Amino acid sequence: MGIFSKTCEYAIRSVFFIAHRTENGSRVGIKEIAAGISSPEHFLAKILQDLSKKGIVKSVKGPHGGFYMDESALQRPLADVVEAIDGNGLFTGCGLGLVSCSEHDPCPLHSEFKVIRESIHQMLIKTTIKDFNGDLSLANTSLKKDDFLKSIADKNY
Amino acid sequence: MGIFSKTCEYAIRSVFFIAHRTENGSRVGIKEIAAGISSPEHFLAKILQDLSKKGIVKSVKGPHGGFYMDESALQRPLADVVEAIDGNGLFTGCGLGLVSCSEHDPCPLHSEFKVIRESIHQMLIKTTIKDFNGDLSLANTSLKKDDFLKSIADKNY
DNA sequence: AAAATAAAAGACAAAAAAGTCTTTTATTGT
DNA sequence: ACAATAAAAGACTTTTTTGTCTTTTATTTT
Repeated sequence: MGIFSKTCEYAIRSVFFIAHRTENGSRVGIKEIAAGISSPEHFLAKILQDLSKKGIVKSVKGPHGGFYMDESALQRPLADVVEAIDGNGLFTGCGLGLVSCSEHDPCPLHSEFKVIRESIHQMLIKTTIKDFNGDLSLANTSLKKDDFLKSIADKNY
Repeated sequence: MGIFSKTCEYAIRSVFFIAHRTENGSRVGIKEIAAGISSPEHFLAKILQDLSKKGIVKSVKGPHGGFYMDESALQRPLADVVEAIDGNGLFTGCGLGLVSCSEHDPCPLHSEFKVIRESIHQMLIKTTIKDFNGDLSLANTSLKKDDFLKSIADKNY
């Protein structure tokens, strides 16, 4: 298991994809997004419905409809996406899952985790979705799950 | 969801508990451990079987049996416990779950995550299980899930 | 208005994680 | 040798996460 849930990974990847793909004011359909980020189409649809309800992505139905992001959404921090899907347990919870853990009654790892939780939170707060559009345009970053030949070559190098 | 799986949280808490409780060479039974860290007894038993197979805890059956830790186990880093249960996905995987993500073909968050993954790994490597015995003796740290009165008082302060 | 399109919504299914209960095996004390 | 004890092992259930499939609703084009 990684840091985020699978659902959250799809959410982040799809948001990057939509942001990049609709910079010019166009829209992109669920099929293209799912293919572009290697995610199951209908599962992703659910995720985008959530993100849509929370205003992180916009959508329009019907012909030439699809998903897009407006300027204000582009400027939102990545933390908003993570919080919309995984909640804030990653930033606020105790590393050992203790409800009673607090500054006054700390678990053994309390201070160690505080540093890490805060660095994760800060990173996600200070990076906006828009920040990555440049990277993606340069095409030296990828959002697809695996391009085996490429991947194998990279790992061996 | 926190950083670790629930299973891993129980594992860490139980290891701290056993280490502290058997400093003097005695043994501690599963019932007492489960009560001490607020975990389901039989579920914890499975976890301890795993940890036992990997040499992180020792056990003896029969009367006056139970779990304990020897000196070499006490000196092992916390990373060993985490890796035994959750694997190394937390330290090595891509933050966005991309198989193809690598130094050469990085995902958008690659460098940001590298910093975080490494800080988590370093923290878990440099802290040994033994390190926390002192804290626990001082009784200003807790391994129990919730002591409601205490917890409520703490949060409001 | 009708047909076509595409997201929204809802009902399931499969897999993984978390938790429970029972039986077996090893050890110890009598 | 026998009874008692406690971990090991196995079978099972529940819950959560992840994934699939179908129907409905809204929008656009003709």
